[in-house]
Amino acid sequence: MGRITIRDVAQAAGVSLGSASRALNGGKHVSARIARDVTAAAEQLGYEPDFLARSLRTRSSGMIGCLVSDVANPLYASIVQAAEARLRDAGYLLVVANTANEPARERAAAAEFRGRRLDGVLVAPGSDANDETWRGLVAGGAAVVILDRDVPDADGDDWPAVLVDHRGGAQAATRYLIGLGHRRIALLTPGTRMRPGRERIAGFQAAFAEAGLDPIGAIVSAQETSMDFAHGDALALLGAADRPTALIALGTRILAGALRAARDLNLSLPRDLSVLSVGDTDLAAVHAPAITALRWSLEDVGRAAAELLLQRLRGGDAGAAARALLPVDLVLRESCAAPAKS
Amino acid sequence: MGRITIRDVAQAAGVSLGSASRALNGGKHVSARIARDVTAAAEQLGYEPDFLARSLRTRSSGMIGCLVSDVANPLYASIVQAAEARLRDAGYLLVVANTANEPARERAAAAEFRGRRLDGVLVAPGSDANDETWRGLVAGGAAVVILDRDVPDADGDDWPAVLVDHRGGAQAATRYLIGLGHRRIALLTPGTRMRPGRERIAGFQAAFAEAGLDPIGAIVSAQETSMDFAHGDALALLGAADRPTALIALGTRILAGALRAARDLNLSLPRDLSVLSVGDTDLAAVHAPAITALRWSLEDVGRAAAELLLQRLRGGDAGAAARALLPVDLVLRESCAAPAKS
DNA sequence: AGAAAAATTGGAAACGTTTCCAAAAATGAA
DNA sequence: TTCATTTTTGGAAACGTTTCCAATTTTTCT
Repeated sequence: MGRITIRDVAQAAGVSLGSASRALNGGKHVSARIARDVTAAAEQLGYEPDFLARSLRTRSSGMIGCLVSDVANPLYASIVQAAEARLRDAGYLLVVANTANEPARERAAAAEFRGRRLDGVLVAPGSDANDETWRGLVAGGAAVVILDRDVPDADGDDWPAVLVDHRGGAQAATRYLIGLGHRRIALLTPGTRMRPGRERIAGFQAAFAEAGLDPIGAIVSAQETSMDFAHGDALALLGAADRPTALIALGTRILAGALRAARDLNLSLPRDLSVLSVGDTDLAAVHAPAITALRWSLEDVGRAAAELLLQRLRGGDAGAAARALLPVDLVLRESCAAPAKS
Repeated sequence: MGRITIRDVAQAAGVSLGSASRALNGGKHVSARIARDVTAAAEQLGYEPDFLARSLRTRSSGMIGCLVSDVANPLYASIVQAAEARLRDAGYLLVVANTANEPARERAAAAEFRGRRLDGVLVAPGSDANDETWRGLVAGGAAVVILDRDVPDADGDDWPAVLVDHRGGAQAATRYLIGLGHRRIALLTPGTRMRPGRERIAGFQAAFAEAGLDPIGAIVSAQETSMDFAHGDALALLGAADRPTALIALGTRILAGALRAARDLNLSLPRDLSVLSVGDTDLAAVHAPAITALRWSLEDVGRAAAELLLQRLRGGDAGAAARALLPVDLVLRESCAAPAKS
């Protein structure tokens, strides 16, 4: 004997197929007696509904996709974790796909998601240029929420998105360093074109501008990816005669490279060099001295994204594009101080 | 007009529904002419098959589940990442679910997976005791591969599993420290009951035994989770008169606590204390001095698990349980040295 | 060339649900 | 009590595929 279907349940309860379905779905239009009999029969037979059949009929798979460059990146891992928790509570399954920031893989994944009729997609695009892909996803009936990117909107409609206030954070961090007396500050960041990097640079420069300082002191050292930052780059930067007195480094990898370079050059923190981490990683918290850092809640990003998506799924496609802007905090620790008098 | 179905394609190509399906599935029993016409029509109409309908008919969803305590744990994140890559190549989608190591959530997720007809599941059980859950998954027709756990086998059949040689690794690490002259070595590890922890303790003690040393020197400090290790524990351990001269610490969190404690007590590494990390984290690599560590490839775990699963999916359920045992390497760095003469 | 075998084809059933529709039953009003 | 209205019910259609079966065509062999 095969699997228990709703047909078996209906038969056992002595009612029609349709009634059994209605009873099980808790819907209206069912008498108390039938509801009781059917649930009892289902219980007794150990009936488990088949989601695939249901999905086919209802044209909704009950699944949400998550499209990021790399789930192993702690940044995205935490977002995925939080989003999964929220979506699971709402009865959705989360499927993940890595894009390695390649538009071709983004397109392929989007096509697959469409074919599988995913109800919604959380996506952190790897480039600004790929927006027809997401548009296609929406055309296929999926709700799309963008994770911390600015996706251009062709027809004037904003994409629902969860954004982090990197600009405000970077500005606050830079302001803090300027307040300590630093005049030559370097910002080491990957990705100058896309949102997080671009916003950070903007905030960094805005802090210089608001202090009325010479922008010459605002040294932006940018690379495509954090992989591209070599240990040697940091050495060169810190070894120069007019080296910066403070450093803002993004992420574990760049921060680690910078710290190693400082060590190689016998620069003691925070006396000879102030260091500030963008992103509060294990390394920043545990390093001696502990690194002052910009922190924002990845869990909040995941949660907010899930919430936005659910809201969109429930409310139909009506309603204007909702966006959330999450705050960035400056966590003061031991790695920043006034620069040595020269 | 709605979505393009295979019916439309058949009509456009002037063939029957069945022939169109056969042509598109590249199967036999199709003439060259029809194959050509149908693919052309499909191309021209932009036909995209509906996976849900196909799944319903073929009784296979083309999806693999991944059941771990927490995707945000870098350990699992990397595994998920690698597994996803391999499975995606094979045409499968990966869905993730976090269990927080709670049996109830494991059961719930397994039930959902069964209802959704997932073809296979990668699972890192949170306890040994929950094996009927996985048995139920298999009964539901899913292939199951265990990630680095020993799941008891009731009826003598081994579970397919990808295992990491934690015992060998711990033994090699301990042997190395003993070789340097250490006689009092502490192992700080969470989870004494389950596989990784249990195996590590076994390897640790085996190294003492093979050296013919008094097991008194083998100090096992275990807690339920790495959260439970307080900074104070490490302080107490290292502050005692007969403190260990070497420390093996598992994971970023415990390692960080131990390092902080060492710093608080003004113990300089490696002169006053040798430290060895189980797991090669960012922190271990970047710390000054760099921490000698046990390393194994998480990517290999993910890849091997995916491979095992695919093999099982393709080959039907025939074939004995396959298991992979992955090696652990000792990465020598600067944090270990001979103990100071006392 | 004719028969037997093999390959191809169209039509229909099946997968397990939900939902529509019309018929039946129950309820309410007159 | 009778008719109008609402609620419940059973039967069937639909979702979009794949696959079975029988009928037809093509190929192969004698």
